[in-house]
Amino acid sequence: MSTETKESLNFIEQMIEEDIANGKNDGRVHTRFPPEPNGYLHIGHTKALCISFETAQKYGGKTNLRFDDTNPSTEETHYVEAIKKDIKWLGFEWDGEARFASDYFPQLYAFAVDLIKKGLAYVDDLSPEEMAAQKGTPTKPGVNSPNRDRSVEENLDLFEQMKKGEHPDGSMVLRAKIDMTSPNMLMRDPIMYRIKHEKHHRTGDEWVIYPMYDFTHGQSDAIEGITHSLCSLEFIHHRPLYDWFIKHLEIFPSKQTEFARMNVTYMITSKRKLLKLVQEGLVTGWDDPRMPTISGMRRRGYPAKALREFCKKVGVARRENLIDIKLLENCVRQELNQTANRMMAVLDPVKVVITNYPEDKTEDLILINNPEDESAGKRVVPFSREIYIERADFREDPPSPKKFYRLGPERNVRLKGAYIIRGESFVKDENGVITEIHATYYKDSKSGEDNSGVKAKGVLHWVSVPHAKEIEVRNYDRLFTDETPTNHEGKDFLEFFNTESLKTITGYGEPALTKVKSGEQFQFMRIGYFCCDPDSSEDKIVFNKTVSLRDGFKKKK
RNA sequence: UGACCUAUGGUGUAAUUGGCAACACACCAGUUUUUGGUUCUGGCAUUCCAGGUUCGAGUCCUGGUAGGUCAACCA
Repeated sequence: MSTETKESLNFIEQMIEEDIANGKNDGRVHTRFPPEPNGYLHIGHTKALCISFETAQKYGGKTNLRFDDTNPSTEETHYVEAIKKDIKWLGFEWDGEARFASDYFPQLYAFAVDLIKKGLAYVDDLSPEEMAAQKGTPTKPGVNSPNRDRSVEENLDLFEQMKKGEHPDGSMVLRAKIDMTSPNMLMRDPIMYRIKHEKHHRTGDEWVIYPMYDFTHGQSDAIEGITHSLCSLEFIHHRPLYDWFIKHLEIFPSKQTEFARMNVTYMITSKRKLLKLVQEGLVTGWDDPRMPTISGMRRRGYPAKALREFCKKVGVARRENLIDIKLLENCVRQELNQTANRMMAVLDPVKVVITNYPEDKTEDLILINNPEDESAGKRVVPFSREIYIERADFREDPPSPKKFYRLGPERNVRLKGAYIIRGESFVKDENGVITEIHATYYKDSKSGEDNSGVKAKGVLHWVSVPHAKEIEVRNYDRLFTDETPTNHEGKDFLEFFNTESLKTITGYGEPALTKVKSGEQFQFMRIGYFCCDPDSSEDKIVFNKTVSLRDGFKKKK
């Protein structure tokens, strides 16, 4: 008898298993991911990506990548490339070639003609203002357009004229004839096609009329044989319309299911607002390591695996949610703890002179690269008479001496992988700032061959002064000072922009840090995880702080 | 003054579909450790409210309450 706990299914998986059990679509599962190429993918898309790709994968199905490119005003090809790159980086493979809704423009046009012929669509040349006025409000029904009962012939003719470019932008639209009194605003004769004399990123000048989202999405799903069209909750009101078009066009009945989008503290997921950060120069670009975009998180050093694990832990449901960013950071640490090699770097240095260590001596010490992964091997780290340690690792007069394990006068401390040293004295400048610490070492306390009998509670990281390499370190903090910067009525989210979100400093690293490639990740011992930035050059290696280590000392303070 | 969606610890998801409210994160207290990291242990809930059905309700019924979404020729 096995007592293994049964994995619980989320509501989408439950639905799919039911569909499969009922033999629906011959048990086929085919999902799709439909980004609009008008911006970069962000943390919210990561969840959508995981749901669509992983759910299909779980049931032996496929996932299409389809760009929803029906609005030439905002869409650009370079976004297409960035989106593809992000999806691949996350580790997802779409079925066949990437598809485009614009590939279906001819078919969509034919669908529209079909509906006109069925008396279910009409051309309306009311002004946008008049149309809005007639639409009513959520609590007040709309009224019919005077053009609602044009003859099929006239509609066919006018629609053809629209297509041929005989009418200016905004002068007329094609609408579905549904119900102006519906409590669902989207069913009040929604617009199917509008005129836009604009160049499309793929079809160029071929079209001057473009279908709206609602007249594109469901049909595209149907054309591709998508069985389960998974989207976020805000499309829930679109579902009746999605079904209406499929029903009246008599095409493959794809089924839309909605889930709650993910919100993460201190992050925003509005493409428009992210674009604003980029345009106003508050960040260096869509891939600024502070951005909640996939490209930003990649550059920051968040592993793809950690992002997927995060989504898994977040789960899927239909209620509003706000995930603590600490969960994401936990996933990142957990992954990096296993994979990132350890290095020593001192980011706020103060010099220590070991007065009883020979002046011209250098020792090559051997340190383990990753205690969590033996196969990561070892490396050589030079040790000498003068070293850097962190300023915070020395206290002239610790406030609570019993809880302070670090260096101070008459205090012993272990230098990681090297010797135990004892603080003796220190030098201050005219401002009272410590400029140099003097210490002595215990000769027979060398790491691995310690028979000194000396005890040291604390262990410090260090870098040998003559061997130290300068590195640029970009320390990042949250992009906003508020958990939900977009949730304050009457306040612009930019009021919560954290002007201290980037602090660039110069630190010293051990020599091995100079042979590092862009994208490589390390744990700087006792500090955090860092990722080599593409801005690095031969004479200046740049590191992005991915996330700090958990700090038990800080907490107790 | 409408329609639709949702309500389970601080946060997010579970609960074999009516049978002892579980897991993760966070937080707190310890343990281990040549990283104050990692590991390990323990602590942390009147399931929105009020009635009802039942031997038994987070789950079913009735009535409330609260939050979210919808009025772009955006997706």
